[in-house]
Amino acid sequence: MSQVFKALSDPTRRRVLLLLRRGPMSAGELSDQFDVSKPTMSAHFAVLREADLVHAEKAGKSIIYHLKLSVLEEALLGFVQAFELGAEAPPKPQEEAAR
Amino acid sequence: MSQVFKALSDPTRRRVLLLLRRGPMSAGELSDQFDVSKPTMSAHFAVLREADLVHAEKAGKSIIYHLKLSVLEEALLGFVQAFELGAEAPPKPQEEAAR
DNA sequence: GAGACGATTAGCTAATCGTCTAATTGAGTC
DNA sequence: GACTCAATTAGACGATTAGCTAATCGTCTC
Repeated sequence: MSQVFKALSDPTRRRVLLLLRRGPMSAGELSDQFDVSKPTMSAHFAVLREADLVHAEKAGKSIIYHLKLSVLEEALLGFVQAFELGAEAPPKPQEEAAR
Repeated sequence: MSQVFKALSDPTRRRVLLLLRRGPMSAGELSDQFDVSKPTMSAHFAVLREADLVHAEKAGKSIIYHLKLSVLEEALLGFVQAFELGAEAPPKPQEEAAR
C-alpha cells in the first residue's frame, strides 16, 4: 500500500501510468515522452514494478510495459472506501493502516 | 496532487487520518497512539497540513486537528476517475499528470 | 563473431525524509 | 512573575530518492 502511494507521488510516474492507460508501450517509447535520461526512466519503471502497478514483458530487444489497472483501482478504491461517509462502525485504525 | 500522495505514502500519516476519521483530536492525543516522539509526530502533522488534508485549530494550550475529508476524497476519486475503464476518449497524459 | 541497439546496472551527487534530543514558544495557573 | 504543560522549531544523523554519465548486458542482424 505504501509502495503504491509512493509510486504515485511522482508526477513522472503518474504520467507514465496515464500513457499506459491507452495501451502497452516499450520502455524506449515511454522514455521518448520525457525529458529525463533513459536510466532515470528505468529507475521510475523499477518503482512502478515494485508497486506492482505495471507488468514488464520481454519482446526481442524491447521491453513492453503494461498497466495493471486492477491493482491501481483496488489500492485506491480500497483506501477511499475506508473513509467513506455513512459507514456504521468506524474501523480500527491500526489494522486499517497496516494493510 | 503530489503532496497528497506523498502524505499518504507513510503508514503513520495514514493511521493519523484514520484516527481523525472518527472525529477531531488534539496533537497530544494523536501522538499518544504512536510509538514515535512528539516532534516526529509534529513533522507528520506538518506534512498533512501541507497537503491540506487536515485543519489545525487552536484551543487554549492544545491544537485540535480535523480531517478534511472532502479534500482527500476529491484528490483520490479524481485520480481514480482518470483511469476508469469505459472512458470514450483517453485523456492527454501531459495535462492530466500536471494537475 | 562483430556491430548495433534497447534497456538496465554501477557509481556518483545533491536533495529530501523520518527520526531523535534539546531548546523554544505560547497559554493557562498559582 | 514563576511554573507547568502542549506543541513546535532547531539542529543533527542515517537512509532514501531523483537525477546524471559511463559501463554492461541481451538480443538481433549482418
